[in-house]
Amino acid sequence: MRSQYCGALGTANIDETVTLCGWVDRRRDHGGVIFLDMRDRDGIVQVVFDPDTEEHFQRADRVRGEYVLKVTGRVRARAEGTVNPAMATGEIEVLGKELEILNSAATPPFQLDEYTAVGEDVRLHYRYMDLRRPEMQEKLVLRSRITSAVRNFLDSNGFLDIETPILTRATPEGARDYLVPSRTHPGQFFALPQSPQLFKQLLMVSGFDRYYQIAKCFRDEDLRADRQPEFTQIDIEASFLDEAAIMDITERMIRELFQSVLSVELGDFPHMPYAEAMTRYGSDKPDLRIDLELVSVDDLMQQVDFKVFRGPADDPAGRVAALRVPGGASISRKEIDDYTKFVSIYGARGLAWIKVNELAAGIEGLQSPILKFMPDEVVAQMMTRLEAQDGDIIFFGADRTRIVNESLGALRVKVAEDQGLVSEGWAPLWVVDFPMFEEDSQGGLTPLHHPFTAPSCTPEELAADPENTLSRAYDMVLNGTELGGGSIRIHDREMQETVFKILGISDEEAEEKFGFLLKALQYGAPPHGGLAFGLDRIVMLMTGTPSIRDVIAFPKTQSAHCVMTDAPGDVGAAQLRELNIRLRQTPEEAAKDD
RNA sequence: GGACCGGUAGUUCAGUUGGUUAGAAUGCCGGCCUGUCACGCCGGAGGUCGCGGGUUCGAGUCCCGUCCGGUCCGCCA
Repeated sequence: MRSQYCGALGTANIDETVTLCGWVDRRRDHGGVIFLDMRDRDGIVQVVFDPDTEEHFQRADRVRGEYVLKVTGRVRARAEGTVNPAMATGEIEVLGKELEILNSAATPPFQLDEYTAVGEDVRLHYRYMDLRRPEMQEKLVLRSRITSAVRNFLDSNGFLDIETPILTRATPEGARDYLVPSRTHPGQFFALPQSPQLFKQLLMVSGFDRYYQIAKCFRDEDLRADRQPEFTQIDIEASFLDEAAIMDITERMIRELFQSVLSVELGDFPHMPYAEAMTRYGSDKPDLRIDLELVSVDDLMQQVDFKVFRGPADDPAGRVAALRVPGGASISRKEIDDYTKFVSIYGARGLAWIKVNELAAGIEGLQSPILKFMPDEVVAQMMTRLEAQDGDIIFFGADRTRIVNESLGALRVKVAEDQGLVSEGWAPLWVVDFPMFEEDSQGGLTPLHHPFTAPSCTPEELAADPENTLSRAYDMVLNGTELGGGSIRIHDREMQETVFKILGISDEEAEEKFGFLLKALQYGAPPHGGLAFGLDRIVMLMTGTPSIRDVIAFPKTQSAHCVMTDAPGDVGAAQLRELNIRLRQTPEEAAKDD
């Protein structure tokens, strides 16, 4: 139908007769001459109709925004003074000879131009219109280029693309499952996979050696700006590679991805132990573009009788840390109040601070509500340790270690954003040496990663001191976002059983839920490991988009609802009967009950 | 489960201590216009102020509830 895309036209095409297909981006009717900006996925070009071609001119007069047209015409250079430098195709235009209206269009529900920020619910309701906007097209085009580059890399490195089931078994641990009722097994349910984790391990047992899949995953948990109930992982697994080799190959993949798609050179990724990341940045995914660090001052504050906030004195498991923000002395009292409110989200009971106005003036040069609780020499030591400079503000957190890390870690990022302290560019790193387990709310242990992660020791050593055992896991972090994480897996039945035992999973329960895995480990499971990248987050970072919904064609709202199709929806009684399902209440009754 | 922000023409928004007929821009419709490019000019249509209740002589505005959208905490092995 068409000879080329609108955006592909340029001075090289002058005097060619071309046929274009696309949408009317904008129409400018000057009475005797009509300009139609035609848009397709490649770009926009101006088409001119004048009364010389009367039949087609009449048609152009009837055309409205978003009509679908097929236009044949001659490319010509624009006359001097009518060149539009703001337009990629602005040096030329198409003199329309023939115009066929392939389809008309109702008035769009919102303007597709870039000048109005349309509410997201409206955009999602008419997503097919929203996606016509060049801005959205660019994001999905980039997403396609990313998956293509990833496939190229993995294909050429010997990885095999193998599909794993979407209908699988529920795993009560971890995230909530999406369930699918079975018609052929009345009363039983499939679950949609939260990840292909166990299947890819079994593919290693099968000897495929290197596997990958761009896999849809499903988690029935509450949504966030970077979380959707269905999302995509670049799932990778390999046998006979240790963690260094897996990190090396996946780091190369990401490096080449950034090279080929963004022409960005990421360089070598530094490695940072988990404990160091928590201590220095209060986060297991530190944003290294921010040159601020948490500094432990427990020892200095130990001598202080805290009236303003709790510290290690009354909580040995606690931490007192300081965050020095250069130039922060100009932060207003109201902003500090806002920051105090901000850290309270993370459970912090207050936010102490010292403004450093003039160091040379000693205590007199400082301003703070907590100075009166601190001996002068402690203040002086504090200033030295923090390398304080005139114009700084220092924030303090004192509480249980987790709260201090989370609140000051989040504050570090927020203050940096507010004060313009986030440097441009890319800061990748590996976080390594994770603990195997962390304490859960009931005082038991839960895996920091997942229960198939190998520890860095023998089963006996693991059983003896699980709390202090490190795992062979690793996370790739970029600009404060976890791009992906993985580990060397357990390939030994005894080790796997030991981990289940530590997690409080009985032999029977382990057999029932993971029997197929335990069995497979007995039949020659090779040492193996892998990693899964969050594709959506990679696309978000590479497109500079803060919302995951902008990199997914048809996303769901925060309540996991599709406003376009109105999914999820009711199903008929017959369908339910066939699945042997009876609702305890009709939706109307349930609504009344609430 | 919780905290906070928002919901007024198709769209983006304004709307004073509660007070006459709820405005603007843009889009849309009609007319004019042969070089515009977010074209311009003239005219016109367009409102369940999310929904329900309450206070009041009177509610877009105040109160209660609820629904929807968003950001975050919990949750996401």
